[in-house]
Amino acid sequence: MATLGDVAARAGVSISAVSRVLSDAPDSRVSAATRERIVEAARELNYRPNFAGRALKSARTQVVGLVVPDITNALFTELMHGAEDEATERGYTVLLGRSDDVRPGGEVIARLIGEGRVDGMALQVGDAVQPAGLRDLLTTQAPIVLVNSSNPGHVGSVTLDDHQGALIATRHLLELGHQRIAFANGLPRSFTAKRRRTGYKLALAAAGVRVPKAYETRIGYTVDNGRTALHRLMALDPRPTGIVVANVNAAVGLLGEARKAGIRVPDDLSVVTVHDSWTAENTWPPLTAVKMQFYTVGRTAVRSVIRRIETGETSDEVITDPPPELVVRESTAPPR
Amino acid sequence: MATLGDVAARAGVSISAVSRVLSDAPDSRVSAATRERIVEAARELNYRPNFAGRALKSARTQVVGLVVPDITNALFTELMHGAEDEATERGYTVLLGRSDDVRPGGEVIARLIGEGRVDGMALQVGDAVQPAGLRDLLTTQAPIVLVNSSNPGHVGSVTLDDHQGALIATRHLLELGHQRIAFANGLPRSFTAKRRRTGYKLALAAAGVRVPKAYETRIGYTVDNGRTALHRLMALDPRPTGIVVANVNAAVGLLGEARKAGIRVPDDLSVVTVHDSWTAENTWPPLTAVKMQFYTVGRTAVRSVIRRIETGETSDEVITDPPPELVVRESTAPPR
DNA sequence: AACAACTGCTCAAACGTTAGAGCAGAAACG
DNA sequence: CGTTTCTGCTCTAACGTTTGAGCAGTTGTT
Repeated sequence: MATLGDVAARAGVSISAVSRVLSDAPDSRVSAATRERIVEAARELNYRPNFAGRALKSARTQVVGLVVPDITNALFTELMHGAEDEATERGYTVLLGRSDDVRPGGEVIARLIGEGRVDGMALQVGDAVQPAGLRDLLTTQAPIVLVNSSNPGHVGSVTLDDHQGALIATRHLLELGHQRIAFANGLPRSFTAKRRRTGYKLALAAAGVRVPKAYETRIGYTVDNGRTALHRLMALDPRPTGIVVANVNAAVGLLGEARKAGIRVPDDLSVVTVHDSWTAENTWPPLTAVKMQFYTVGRTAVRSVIRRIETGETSDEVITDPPPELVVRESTAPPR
Repeated sequence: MATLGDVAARAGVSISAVSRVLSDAPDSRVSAATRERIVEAARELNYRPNFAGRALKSARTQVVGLVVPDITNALFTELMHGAEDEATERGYTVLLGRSDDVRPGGEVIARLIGEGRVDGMALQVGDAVQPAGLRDLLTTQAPIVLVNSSNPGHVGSVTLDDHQGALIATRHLLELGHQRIAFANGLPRSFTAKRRRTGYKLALAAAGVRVPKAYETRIGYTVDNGRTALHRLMALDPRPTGIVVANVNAAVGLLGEARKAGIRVPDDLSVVTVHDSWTAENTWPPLTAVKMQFYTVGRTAVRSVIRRIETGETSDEVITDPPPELVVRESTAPPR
């Protein structure tokens, strides 16, 4: 690996001159001829600035951490794409972390920030993480932006318009003529679940539709949670004719289980999910979904982290543009 | 952020003493009392070694890069999990890179290695990447291990037992009584496609079954490729009664398209896929699959990279333990 | 008693980079 | 012509860490 010193020797100038030219400092004051020699030498030696040297000197790594609960999840991969694109455009790199069950977030984050591996972080906590464990993390002055959740003593966040998403999904079923509309929701303490809940309720209220309390389950967002929800809801009397599922993974599970139970979708039961992903297209029947803009969340979160790093500004943003978008496929139909 | 100097000042000793104690150097020669003071001071100040300082001095980052073509792919996320687990156990961190269509691998890798951001890399190239573009990368002495492919002037690789996987899948259909067994394969130049192909052919040959040449398509591994394959194969006369799909994503697409075309699986057509993932469980019908051990590939790749970094040894490994494993679900049945 | 060997530390240099200060020589100005 | 200003560089310190060398003081050996 060639260093600045190697380039300097080859071009017959000092290290500082090379540094100034190659990092194009604003007031480099170097003659065109010398500049030319330096650039040429650097090219010949295939010089690349050493990351550690630069980071040590400047106390900046140009890296932002992205910590998500589960990289397997199709939704988070969309988010990651957005984060990567934004970071790349701004000359940053994304370092991906996991905050799964084993290491509930805290340690990873403290390490990444504490060791100076990243300048800041975008952090999506899993639903299983107690906010209490985060309190001390977030009160440090580190540039951390919360994704899809927020915190009382807020530190900056980027969230989706969950309310609107659930509302659109519910309204879709209402417009098809459904009245007995159930809601397979996430865990009660989940930030997004709370917001989707209000959307669902508001849509029903606006239409003057009342449903039994048991029409809402609050089990969780996983495939298995969806399976469980199907059984609970279908055991009710009267049965719902339509279900709004708060998460696409749960919807996939719910749909599979309906199939197994001999419940025909959409003939016997309409299913609409909040979230869209390629997995929703490939179920049978393909899932009607409300596309939430996870890609944009990723972009916005990284932009927000970088702004925080570079200017110190914090903000709480809700992605409303582009808005949640209903994608009608084949899992919904008028009730019979 | 507390530095060694801060800890030293608080404990009333020199920086070197602190460094030796905290990085527990083998021959630190520090009294128990001093050691105690140092550890205590470090704890109080919440000291964490600065990444850049350490990396600069030691010319080691303890980071391995993992570059995969597409982080959205459920298979690669499994691989990533394995890579992460292995890295964590050995005190390394994984830096995830993308080698998608836009930036065909070369630049990313050259940067990560050239700037000293990583000590080595595990690299899975997409099927669309020409091996020629990699030649110069791999001839550098950098510790790069190829994943699911290998290279003539080999630099170290970790691959799955693709041959065996395809063989098991094909044999499953044979054992159910199928004779007209088609194969929806990846692109001709794909390393894995070539190997899966031999497995398929060998299984047929061993059973004394001959099929038309057109029974193999070589379109690719994506969902859409799978859809196309379904149409091509079903246009043949006689129609195949069973299809081995070389990739789970393609299988998902193929299955969906069959559905759309009114072809009943497994009544009219059996489908078995090489690869298993959670997406295969949640199709309808659930896909019979040969589970390939992607998790193990990830682990092994990282272990191999680290070995290369630390001892210089290179190796070409094929994962045979655990072996590919047939998971029978509901997309296969005897022919009618 | 003289010296070696060990113990328990400290000093200082180095990794590659950036950036303020400095310094010759040339050009501009009075 | 003497002074100032500008140009085009170089010198040097610093970021936080590791590590070989060094150095008092103590213990052990002859």
